[in-house]
Amino acid sequence: MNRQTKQARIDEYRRLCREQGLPLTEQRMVVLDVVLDLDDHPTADQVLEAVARRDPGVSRATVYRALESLARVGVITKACHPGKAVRYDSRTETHHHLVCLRCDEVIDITDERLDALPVPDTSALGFEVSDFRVQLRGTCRRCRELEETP
Amino acid sequence: MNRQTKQARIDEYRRLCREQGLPLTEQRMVVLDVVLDLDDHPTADQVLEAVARRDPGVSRATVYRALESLARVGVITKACHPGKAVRYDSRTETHHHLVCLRCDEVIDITDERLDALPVPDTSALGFEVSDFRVQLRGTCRRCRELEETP
DNA sequence: TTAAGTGCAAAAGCTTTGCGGGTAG
DNA sequence: CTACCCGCAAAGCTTTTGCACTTAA
Repeated sequence: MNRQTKQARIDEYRRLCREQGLPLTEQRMVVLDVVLDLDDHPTADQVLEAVARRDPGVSRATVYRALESLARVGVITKACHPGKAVRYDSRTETHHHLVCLRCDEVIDITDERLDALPVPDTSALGFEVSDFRVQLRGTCRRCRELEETP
Repeated sequence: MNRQTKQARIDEYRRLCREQGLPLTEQRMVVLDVVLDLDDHPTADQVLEAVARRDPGVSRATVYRALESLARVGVITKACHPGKAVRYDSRTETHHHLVCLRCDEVIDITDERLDALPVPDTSALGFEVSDFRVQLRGTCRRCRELEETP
């Protein structure tokens, strides 16, 4: 993520904390900073690894709690994926995903026509929609090549 | 799932096994049968629980392996979700999801206008699309009520 | 001051694997 | 016969939790 966008996001986080009366800790700032630099869809453990390179003092539990907290206030989001470990996403604006059902990889795509899809009314279900993603499910290049040459 | 659709799916599985030379075991048939009866998005453990009620002899490892195998041949699919345990979905036809980012629940919806969305060409990326889902992300009724009354 | 966050270590939850034996085709 | 599958038990990976201590506001 570029320097400017990143700074804007960090400022947004400061604002959200102030608004909600949440203390802004050094550790959470490191976690946020690291996640904004990772532009794929890291697991908590991958974030921990990157955090550890910058500041080995931050504990595993803190990284897990920080990610949950950052997602809760909305400065990052959780990615939807077919795998077994939670994945986080620093991109909060509308975009879409290619999802490999073999290796669980998630690849970002942008497509204006997908952005324009008609969002159904879900108010009758009591469900409040904040956002949407289109997931194109299938098989990525690597997994296809692996299957073709057994 | 109604009796007829279910039988068709079981027949489809028999056919796929025959085509691919895979042995068709009693245990996998039980797992498939059970998953087709569950119309939400069960975790492997929830499937195991249901399998155990029908046949306590089937082991945990077998359920995990069977689910993976059933998904691989395509008679069931993996659901994309924000949580930490793999979820399976007996619905293989096009449909869409409400995803609660608080409790990770996935609710099925159908919507013809979403079904008709323009699928982008991903061949340049080497990605083969087999399927798509729209995920409407947000907060479900229960979680909203919990937040409003703290 | 006080509500919230942190580190640690242990527990809990989810999934895979190695292996000896069994079975469908 | 020969892949492939099964059950078991152990290991491995991922996440949460209780508690004593610290810190932002």
